[in-house]
Amino acid sequence: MTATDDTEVLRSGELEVLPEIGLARAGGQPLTLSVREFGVLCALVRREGRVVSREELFAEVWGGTLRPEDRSVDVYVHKLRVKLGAVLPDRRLIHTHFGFGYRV
Amino acid sequence: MTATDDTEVLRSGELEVLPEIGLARAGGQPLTLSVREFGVLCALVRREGRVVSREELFAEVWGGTLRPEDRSVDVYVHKLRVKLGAVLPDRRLIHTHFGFGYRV
DNA sequence: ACTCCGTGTGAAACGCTCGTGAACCTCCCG
DNA sequence: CGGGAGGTTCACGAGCGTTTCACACGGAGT
Repeated sequence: MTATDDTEVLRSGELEVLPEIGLARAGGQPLTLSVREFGVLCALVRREGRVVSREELFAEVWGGTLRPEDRSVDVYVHKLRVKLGAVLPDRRLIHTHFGFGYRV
Repeated sequence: MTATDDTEVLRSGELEVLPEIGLARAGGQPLTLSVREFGVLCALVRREGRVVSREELFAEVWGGTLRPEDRSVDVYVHKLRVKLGAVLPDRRLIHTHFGFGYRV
């Protein structure tokens, strides 16, 4: 463990995200995430308890504006759910708000 | 958390509505509402303590004028009551004013 | 008590959003 | 140059939301 322990830690229930070093844990277990996956998770955990629109998620993780037919956000939420489900089964950590967006 | 956390919050008793991000809470618990359901709840909470006619609710949520035989508002008030009742049982948060409309 | 009319409630039909798997592309690294 | 990991796009199916209908319920006035 390094001496500089001032790394920002975001928490939401069983989720921990350390944005600066690119690490995320679920139930204490480290997750192996790609850059996009990590970005989406990070953006969601940062807004714990709030509904985040696809537009906002896309703007933060990808940058720019989301084209209407672009399903990238959905796809990466799905990839995240698969990886989270492998660690914490029978739990849906990312909630869908139909017509609005996602929430952790 | 981002610095811009100035999301408008409407409150009415145990109800919280955050119009900008499409989230509503009852007794602190987030509700999973559809677009219409959210619109109706939002319109009612905005007018807390007042009786709101179906025409006014329809105009705000659906847009346009309510046809005499249209029961959409009634149906969605019912759907809201079901979802609110699941979170806060034995409580009727949306009151009916016979011949006039609804009130929270 | 009867009747009218407004409201509560369940369900069918339909359209649209979202979930999901897979193909395709790109880039990086060996 | 070849292989693999990650990113992007596509297509199809499942599921949810919206609308509408039909009937049950209940309050108000006679």
